[in-house]
Amino acid sequence: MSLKHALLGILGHRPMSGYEVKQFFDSSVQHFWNAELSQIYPTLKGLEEAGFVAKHVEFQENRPNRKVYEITDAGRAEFRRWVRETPPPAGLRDPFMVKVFFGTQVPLEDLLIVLRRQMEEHQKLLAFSETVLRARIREGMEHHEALRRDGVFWSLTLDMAMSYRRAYIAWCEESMRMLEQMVPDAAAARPGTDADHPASAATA
Amino acid sequence: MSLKHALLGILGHRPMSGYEVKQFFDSSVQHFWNAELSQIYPTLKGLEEAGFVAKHVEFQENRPNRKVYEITDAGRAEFRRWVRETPPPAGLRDPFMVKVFFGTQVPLEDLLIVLRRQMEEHQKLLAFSETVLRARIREGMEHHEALRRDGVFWSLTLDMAMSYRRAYIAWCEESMRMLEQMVPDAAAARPGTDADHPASAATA
DNA sequence: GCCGCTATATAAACTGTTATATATTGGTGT
DNA sequence: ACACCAATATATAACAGTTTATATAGCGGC
Repeated sequence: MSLKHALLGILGHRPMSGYEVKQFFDSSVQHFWNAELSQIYPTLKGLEEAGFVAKHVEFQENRPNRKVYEITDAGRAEFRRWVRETPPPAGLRDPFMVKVFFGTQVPLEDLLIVLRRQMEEHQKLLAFSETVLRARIREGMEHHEALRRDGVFWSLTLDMAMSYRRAYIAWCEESMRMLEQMVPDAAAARPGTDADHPASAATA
Repeated sequence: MSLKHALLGILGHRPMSGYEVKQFFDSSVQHFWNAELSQIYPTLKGLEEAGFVAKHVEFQENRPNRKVYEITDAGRAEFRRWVRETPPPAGLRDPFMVKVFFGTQVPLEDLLIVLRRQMEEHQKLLAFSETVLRARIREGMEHHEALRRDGVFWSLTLDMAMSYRRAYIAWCEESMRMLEQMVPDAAAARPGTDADHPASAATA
């Protein structure tokens, strides 16, 4: 489980409660990893039992106490050990590829439609990375001296996410071109490609 | 779960036992999906209960009977329905990115070493795709008339897997260049690249 | 005779997602 | 003023999905 190690990485930054950890996830790592609170809480507990983090409880009236977790020296050591590990790289594991792989079993038109939608989704996510996420990192670096060094690494991971999206989009385009040659009358699946008949903008 | 649908896709090809399904997985879809036998058997059972596949038992002496599963019309319909679905595209979910993201917390040299190893692993997998997998598809298309159409789609998925690997490799190279500027004395991490290093562009 | 392969599975453990529960603060609507 | 909902903050339960380990049983090779 790398969630353990992702949490050690986050807590290496500063001590946090489970809730804060989740927010950190959502605002920063979300483009290549994510976790739900229901997974974060027990994992923090496990990390504490293993001695990698220390809990200190902040008493609060009228609401549950804040349990703030802080990384220990053992935790830092474990994180560094894990970074040096070399497991086989993560594969793709993409259900969409399953659809394409068995493409002979569905009408070509259907495949062209889902290919186009898939491409559009990736384009949206790419645009989000290019604007919102990029800006978030730049602002963080400009305003907080302490983040200047971190920002370099954050940008690198964002670069990878964007490369992945661009490769995916290019592949969708190429695949659509390829498949359109197999079905000459595929106009329904490419609205806008041939600007003359808007009647068939089958977006339903 | 897309395993269900991957199995429907496979059985759409021809009837198979669980064991054969696993072999199909290993020899064809493995570059973007995989499943263990312990997952395949109960999933086939579930598919049968749902009426998407039909089981017929081949009796065998001295060993467990072969249970051959065949897709039904309902199964084919379900597969086509699933293909038309448009779920949000799969994200990266790559533990290696976690290592880079928290790069400030480990020595730069360590990061350069794992980056290089990661790149090499991807290069190996890319080479495997370029040679073995590509050839396997080409041969299948040449020898079996029935696979000519399938081969087109199989090639497309292989193209995507290769694009992904190439993007990853390029990103590793770029990242290493970037990080080497931050640590002038990183010769240990790039065996063979040295030979010429003028005064250092030390950024410390 | 042990090892690995074919062929079938089950059990246990681990990882991850969705739904639900509690209790307070603060804002929007009416 | 009061009703309602979202957000903050903490979790647990139930379910879904995946991996690893184990069990059985014959057959073929070293």
